[in-house]
Order: sequence, then structure tokens, then C-alpha cells
Amino acid sequence: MKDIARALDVSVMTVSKALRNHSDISEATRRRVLQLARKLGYQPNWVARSLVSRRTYMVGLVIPDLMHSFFAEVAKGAASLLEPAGYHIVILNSEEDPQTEECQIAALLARNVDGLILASAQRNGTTRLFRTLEERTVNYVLIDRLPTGARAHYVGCEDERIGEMATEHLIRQGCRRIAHLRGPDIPTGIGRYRGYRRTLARHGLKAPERYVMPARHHDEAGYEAMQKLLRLRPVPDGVFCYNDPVAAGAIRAILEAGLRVPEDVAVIGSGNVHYSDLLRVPLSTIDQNSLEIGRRAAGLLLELIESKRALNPRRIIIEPRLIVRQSSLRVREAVSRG
Amino acid sequence: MKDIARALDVSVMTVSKALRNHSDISEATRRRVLQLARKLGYQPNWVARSLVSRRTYMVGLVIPDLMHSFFAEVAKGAASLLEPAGYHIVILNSEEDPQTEECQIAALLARNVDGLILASAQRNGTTRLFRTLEERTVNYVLIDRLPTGARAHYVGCEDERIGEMATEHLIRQGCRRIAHLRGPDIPTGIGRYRGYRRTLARHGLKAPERYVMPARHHDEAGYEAMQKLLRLRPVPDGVFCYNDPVAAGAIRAILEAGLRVPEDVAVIGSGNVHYSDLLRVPLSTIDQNSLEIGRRAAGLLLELIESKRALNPRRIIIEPRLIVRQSSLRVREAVSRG
DNA sequence: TTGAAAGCGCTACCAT
DNA sequence: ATGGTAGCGCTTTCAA
Repeated sequence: MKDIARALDVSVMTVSKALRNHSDISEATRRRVLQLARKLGYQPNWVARSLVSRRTYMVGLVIPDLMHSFFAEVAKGAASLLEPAGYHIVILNSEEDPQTEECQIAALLARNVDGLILASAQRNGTTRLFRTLEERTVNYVLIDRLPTGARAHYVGCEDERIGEMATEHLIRQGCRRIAHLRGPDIPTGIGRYRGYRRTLARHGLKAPERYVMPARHHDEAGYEAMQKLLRLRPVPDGVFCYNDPVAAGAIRAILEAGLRVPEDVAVIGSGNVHYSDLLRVPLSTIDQNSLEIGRRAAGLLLELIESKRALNPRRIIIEPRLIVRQSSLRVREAVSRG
Repeated sequence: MKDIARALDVSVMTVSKALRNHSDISEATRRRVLQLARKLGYQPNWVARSLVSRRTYMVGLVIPDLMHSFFAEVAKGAASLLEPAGYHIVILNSEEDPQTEECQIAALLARNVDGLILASAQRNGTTRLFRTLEERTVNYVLIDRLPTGARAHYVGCEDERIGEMATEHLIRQGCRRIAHLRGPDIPTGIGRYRGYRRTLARHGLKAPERYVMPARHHDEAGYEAMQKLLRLRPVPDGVFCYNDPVAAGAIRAILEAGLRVPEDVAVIGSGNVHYSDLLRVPLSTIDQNSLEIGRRAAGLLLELIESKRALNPRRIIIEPRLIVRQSSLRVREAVSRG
């Protein structure tokens, strides 16, 4: 900037204003400045700019697992709004660990990100992290998981609703011994479990507690948990899985045991990850519209950043959608034949 | 920092040094400073620090598609080295578009990232981007794709080798009419095609040019391209696909056409994405060790950043590995029966 | 319309 | 061992 000013024999100020299209600069001067700037390949230094403007145009995105397509899609959705608005996204992987998550957020804040999108790994009831965020008046939006301890902006589906839709569907497909591969002890895991329980109750169906098997959140865990379920007698005839990766693992276990999906055991997951249509057996699932979650969260965050003042916590609830594919579709012949 | 200095009645300098464990500060003073800093919840301002140190501790990662698990895994590998070293990763999605990529890199540089890891979407022969990077002496490492225009550090597999291994395998499995779903016109697409061609030639096998079908890089494209291949006569009995998503799409097309995989058409992909074992037909593939690519690239980049001086372009070649699963395994009965 | 002064929060350098 | 001065590259404020 100095170079430009010297070469053009104007002040640094003039250059600064011209580059930012500030109003009170003559058209002629601005043109000269812009032209020379281009020629010299001038790039504004964002670090310096940030120091005075207190804006970094960086947004942190903390997710539990980048390898899970669900979150990759959320990231993509968020980027589609954030990048055009001039923001960069710093992605951090908490590996589903609350502690790691806290450290990462601290690091992000030390770098003065303008805002945070957070699929939190915090357990229900935890408040420390959220209190800190409030105290420091950080702009942040929770997605996918809403811990009970948080009074914050949120974008996501209602997990009980997901559990209900999935279980309801299995019942309609004729399943009567419906098991659940339960996710971790976070809002999503708990909520889906509750929806499952409640729906069974409403239909007067019993499911022994053994039919609920903890499975974490990835396919390997789904595979192992399903193997355990298959050792029970009577074997379940339907399984609602915490998410699609778990369901994919479960299907593998069922097929390896020599049973058929969906004739012997119907399977449904949640998340509608991109490849679920390509699986061993195309997977029925509850679509949570991950792209839209990312987009809405980004939109809300941008609003928060612009508005400067704290808004009342807003909840944007995305309506989940049942996607029926082969894994839960007991066609007439299959049912009657059994 | 000022507050701490005032409260402790020392200079700002002393505080600054104490906080950074600078050598010439008395143990007592340091302790007092650190203690008060903790109590006040002091967080160093990285922006200011960056302005003077010329280090942002940020690294840019530009990839063509975050949704492709291959790159998600690369990102994870890179993060596993970079984060412990105190670096944050800014991920940008070029959507396989060279122009977008250039803009994103420019934006990253304007923000003074300390380094760049780049799975470039540039076509072979392009030099402008790389010239710019050289001129500005940016620390950067190319991964997965090495455009001919670039004289740069690189981590990845040899694509011709991938094409050879895959084609070789199909031949050993008894395929004689081997088709190829060809990727985009980037080094990976071209290299894999060459390996395929060369291997056919070496074995004296002919494949008409119609057997090479452009398929881009995602499953939808693989699905459509495979449908076209299936209309040819004679129908190919083996297909080497540019990558795993394309292969997944191809398998879907084959099955929908009423043919069997691998008995009628054997399929092999490349990349060994995480879910390829869970697909409709478990997918044979060439493992490129994406985690390791990410790790090595990060390691190399850290070296570059530390060393300060330009090093001679280094090439880290990862040896690909053949993974045989059901999609290409023509078991004895199947072969003899045909 | 232009520019001089001050300062963002921190650190390098040199003096004490 | 401690601190003063200067400056990183830019913007805000206010005076000319």
C-alpha cells in the first residue's frame, strides 16, 4: 500500500480508501490506484485488516467426524453460503470427544473466528462450554445435537421424531420384534431411542431391554452389535439403527449370518448418506437433509454476525423424511412366503 | 496483556515474555504472570501475533470434493499431524474447477496461510497457477495429482501403476474384453487410462476405443457411462473404473441390466473408500492409502514451513495395493459354468 | 476530496 | 532480569 501511495504521490490513506471503494475519493484517483494495485499484484493483508476491524472472516466448524458423509455434507451446505459471503471455514474434528471439542473451540476463539457452527459432542446436562461461549458473547449455532444444557441457536431435526418415523415404518411393514442399535449418550442417541420406545408403547408392542443394543456411531460398531442381537431368541425381525453407517454394518452382520434383508430382518437407518442407495442392500433411512442443515446454520450464523447484538435463541427444525428402499420393504410375496 | 502488566506493576514486555516462556524472565515473575493470566482468562490474540511474526499457523487444504470420502480421509490424515503441531486447517472445495481453485488459493494467500496442500484440478500443461505460487515462494505440497506443468513437492501414487495393477488383476481373473470408465482429463484420469492401455497391449489384448467411456468422477456418471457400455456388443466382461464412486455406480447399472457381478462383468475401482466393502457387491479396488497421503503431505509441508528456504522438489510416492473383494473375484464355479 | 495522527495487540531489538 | 521504542499493515477519526 505504501508503494502504491509513494508511486502515485498520494497518501496511504487515499489508497486505503480507494481500494475499499470508500465514498469520498475522486473517481480519477480511485481509478489510478486500482490500476496500479492490479499491476503490482497488490493483495490486501487480511491479518492487518482483521487486527483493526476485529473481524477475521473466518468461521469455525466443529464436527465429530469428517469421515461420516453426513457431516461432510453439512460442511458442504455451510460452505455454499459462507464462501460467497467472503468467509473461510476452519474445520475441526472432535472425534466425538467432549474434551477435544472444548480445546478446539478455545483454539478457534483465540484466533478470533467470527462465529462457530458446532455439532457438539457434549453430554446432556453439560453447561460449562456453553456458559463460556455466552460469557464471551460468541456467535454460534448448534447443529444436529441440542444438549439440554444449551440455551442456544439450533438447526436440526427432532430426534424423537426420527425414532418415531423409523419405528412406525417398521411396524407398518409387519415387524413385531423390533430392536434398536442405540447410538452414543448424546442428544441424538437419546432422542432416537425415546422415539423408538414411545412408538412401540403406543402400538402396544413390547421390546425387552435386551433388544436395545449400544452400537456407538460407525459401521464396525453396528456390525458387532448386530451380531449380538442375532444371538438372542427370538431373533428380532426389524432393527432401527442409530444412523446409516451403523445400519450398513448391521446389514453386513445379518447377511453373514445367512439371514436375508429385509425378509428375515428389516433394517432402517438415519441420515440418508450419499452412498446408502449403493449398499449391499439399498438402505431405508430417515433423511435429515444434511445439506439444508448446513445451509440454514450458515445463514443463521451470518445473521448473528451481522446483527452484532444477541438474538433470542432461535430453533430451526428440519422436518425429517422417510426414504423407503429395499432394506425395509417386505414385498407381498416375501411376507406371505414367511 | 496491558491489564496484567498494570495489575502486577511490570511492563507489557515482561508479560509478553513470561507468557511465551522466554528465557530471561525470573521464575517468580513468570509464575505471577501466568497465574494472573489464568485468573483473568487471558487469551493471546493470534491476529496481532501473526501480524508481527508473519506466521498465521493456518494451512490451506484445497480439494476437489469433500463429499468424496477419499479426500475426507486425506483431510483427516493431514489434520492428525497439523493440529498437534498447532496449525489450523482451512478446507476449500474447488468442485473440480480450475478457476474456482485459483480464486480460492488467492483468497488463502491473502490471508497469509503458512502453507498449502493442494489436490489440484488444473489440467496438464497449465503453469500459471504454479508459477504464481513459486514467485510468491509459497510453501505448498501437491497431492494425488501432479499436473505436468508443476515442478513441485508431491505426495501420491503413480497413476499408471494403478491402471496397471487393476487391469492386470482383471486379466488374471479371466477377463478378456476389458473396458474402462475413464475419469476427467486430469493427471489421475490420464495416468490410469495409460496404465490400462499399456497393460492390455503387453498382454496382446485388444480393446476397441469404444470400450473406453468417459465417466467423470462420481457414481451418477459411472451409472450412466456403464449403461452405455452395456449396449455394446460384445458386452465387456470386465471394467476398470476411474475410482470407487464411479465403480459403485457401474455396479448398480450392471445389476439393473440383469447381469451379475462378477460372473458376467467383473468390476474394480480405485481409492478403497471406506464404504466400498459395504456396497451392493463388495468392491475390489486399488488402495491408495489416503490417510497416509494426508499424513505425509502434512509432514512434508511442516518441514517446508520450518526450513524457511526452498527445498528441491521432493516426490513421495505411495505404493498402491490391490484389494480383492467380491466384485472381481470369479470363483472357480462361476468361471467354469460360463 | 485528501491526509496526518493515533492505535489495533503484540513482539523484536536494544538499552538499562 | 526488565523495559522503552518502534513497527507489523491497515483503518478510524478528525482536521485541513
